[in-house]
Amino acid sequence: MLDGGGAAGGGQAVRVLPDVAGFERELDYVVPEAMAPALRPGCVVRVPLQARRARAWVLAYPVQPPEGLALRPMAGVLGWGPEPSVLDLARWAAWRWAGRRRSMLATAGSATLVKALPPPRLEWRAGTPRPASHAVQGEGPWPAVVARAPAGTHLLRCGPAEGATGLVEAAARRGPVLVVAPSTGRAEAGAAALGARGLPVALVPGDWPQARAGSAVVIGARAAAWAPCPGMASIVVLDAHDEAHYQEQAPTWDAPTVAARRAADAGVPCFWVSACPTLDLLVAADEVHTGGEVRERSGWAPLDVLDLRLEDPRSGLFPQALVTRLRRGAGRVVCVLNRKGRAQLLDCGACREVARCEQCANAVVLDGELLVCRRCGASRPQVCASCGSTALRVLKVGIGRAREQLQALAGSEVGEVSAGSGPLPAAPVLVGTEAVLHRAGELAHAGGVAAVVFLDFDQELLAPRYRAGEQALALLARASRLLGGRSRGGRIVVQTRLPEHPVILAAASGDPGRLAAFEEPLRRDLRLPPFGSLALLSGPGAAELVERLTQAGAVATEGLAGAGLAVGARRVEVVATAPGTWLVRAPGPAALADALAGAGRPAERVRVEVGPPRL
DNA sequence: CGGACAAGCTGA
DNA sequence: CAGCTTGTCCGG
Repeated sequence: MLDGGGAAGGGQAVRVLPDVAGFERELDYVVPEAMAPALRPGCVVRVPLQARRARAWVLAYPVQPPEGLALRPMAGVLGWGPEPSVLDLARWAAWRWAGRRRSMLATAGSATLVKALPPPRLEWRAGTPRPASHAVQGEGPWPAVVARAPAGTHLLRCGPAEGATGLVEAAARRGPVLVVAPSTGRAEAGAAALGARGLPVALVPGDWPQARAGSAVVIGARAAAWAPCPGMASIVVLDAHDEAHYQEQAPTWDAPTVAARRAADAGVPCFWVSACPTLDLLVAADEVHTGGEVRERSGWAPLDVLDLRLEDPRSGLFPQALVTRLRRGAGRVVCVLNRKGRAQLLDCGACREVARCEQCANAVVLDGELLVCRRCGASRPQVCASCGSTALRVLKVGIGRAREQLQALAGSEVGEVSAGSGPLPAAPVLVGTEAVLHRAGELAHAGGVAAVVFLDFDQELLAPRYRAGEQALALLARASRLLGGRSRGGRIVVQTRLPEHPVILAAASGDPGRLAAFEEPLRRDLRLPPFGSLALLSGPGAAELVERLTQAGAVATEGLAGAGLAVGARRVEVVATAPGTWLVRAPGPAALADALAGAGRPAERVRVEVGPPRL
C-alpha cells in the first residue's frame, strides 16, 4: 500500500518506542517489504536492540530517518496496539505526570497480544431509536443534557443513588462512547445493564479486541481511559470524584484528567458524573450541571447525627443511643470503622505509657494474644515495656474488638466483613472497614441494608490529609447509594463530636456544594490543589532532582503553609518534608510539569508523584 | 533494561 | 596473566 523511495533494504523506515524499562528514546528501523502492509501507528512490533530483540510500539510510519544513519531492519509485526490518537495522549500524560511514555502505553495496550481483530459489531448504530419498552424512566434531565452538550468537560452533579445507565445510553446515541468506571465491579455491572438494553458493549480489558474493532460502548475501570474506541463521540467518567480513578504508583495519572484531555483532542464532550465533586473537578470542568435540587436531594439517604459529646464518654464508640437502635433490629445494619486488627492503640493500666515496639518505637497493635508492630513486624506478649504490668488498656478499638463489643451490647449476631472476597456473613449486624461499602451488590442481593453506621466518623473528618473532607463526603455518598437514597427508608448514622462539620451539613442537606464552598477559601489561602499543584519527590535520585530544580529557579521554602506566600505564589517552591523526601509546589499543573520536565531525570532512581491524592 | 566492553582485583 | 567481578556506556 505504501511504496516507493526508501532507505537501503528496499523498504520504508518506521519510528518506534521500545518497550524497555528506563529506555525512552525513539528509534528508526527499515521495514522489510513483507511487513509493510500490516504496519500502522500504534501497533506492536519486534525490533533488534543491540544484541537482543525487544517489543516496541510504532510511533510513526513511514518516516524520513536522519541522514547518515545505518538503520537495521525491524524483526516482525506482533499485533494490535493502542489507537494512534492514544500515542499523543501518552506523550502528553508522560509530561503531565512526569512519567514515562512507556508506562502509559503499557496501560493503553491490551494485556495479551492481539494478532487479529474480530469484525466490528455493527448490529447497533448511533441514531437507532430504542424500542418503546426501553423508554427512559426517571432518568431526569441527563439524557437531554448529554444529547446537546458541546465539546468540553461537563460535570454532571447527580444524586448518589441515581443510576447512570440512561445517561450512558443517551451518550451512546451520539456515537461510540467510552465509559470509565471507578472499579472493575462497577464496570461489569455497567456492561451488564447496558447490554441488557441492547447496546453492543465491550468490557475492557477482556473485550479489548472487540473494543479495538469498534463497539457502541467501551467500558472498563481506570485504565479504560486509554482503551480503544474507534469513532469515539463522547467519554463518560462515572463517580469522577472516586479516589480509585487515581493511579497510586507513579506516574500518578488519574482517569478524569486523562479522559478530559482525550475528549478535547478528539473534539468531543467528556462527562464527569459525580454526587460529590471535588474542588479539582469543579475548577477543571468547563460547565457544571446540576440535575435539580429536589432530584439531587432524593439521592442522599437521610442522616442521623449521633453527637458523641452528649453521650457517656465511658461508652466509647457504642453509646446507649446506638445500642437502642441495634436492638430495635429492623433490617440489616452495616457498621463502618476504618481500623484493622483488634486494637489499634493500647496503654498501660498501671503507668499509662503507650504500648510501643521495642525495636522501632512505633505504636503496637493487638493481634490475637500478642502485641505486634505494623512497621517492623516484631511481636511480644502483652506486657508493658516500661513497668512490666500485664494490665494493658485499649485506647482505640479495631474491627475485631468492635465486633466483640457490638455483639455483647446488641444481643444479636455480629459478622465481620474484610476487604477480601470471602462470603458475606449472614448476621443482621455487620462490621468492617469502609471496604464493606464496596460490597453493595452482594448486600442488595442479600435483602438490602436498613442503616449504615459510621462508628468513628471523626477519624475520617480529621484525617491528616488535605482531601479528608472530600473523602469523608464520598463515604457518605457511597453509603447513600448502598441504601438507595431517600425513598427506600434506610438511614445513615454518623457518630461524631463535630456535628456541625460542613461534610455532615452537606450530606444532611443533599447539597455537596456546601462542602466545596467551605473548602475553597482554605485551599486558596494555602495554595493547595486546585489552586496550586504538588509533586512528592523521593528515592535515591530525589536530592539531585531538587538540586536541578533549584538551579532552574525553584525557591526553597520552610513549610507548606505560610512561608514564602508572597514570593512563592507565582513560582516553583521546594519544601523538604522528611529525610530524602521533598514536596514541589507550582502555580498549576502545567508549570509543575514544565519545571519537572526542564530539570530532566537524574541518573539515580526518583519517584515523582504528581498531585498525590493522599497527602 | 541488559549486553558489551573496559578496568580493577586475585591467586598461582 | 587467565579468570572473575564491578562499573559505565549505549542502543537506530
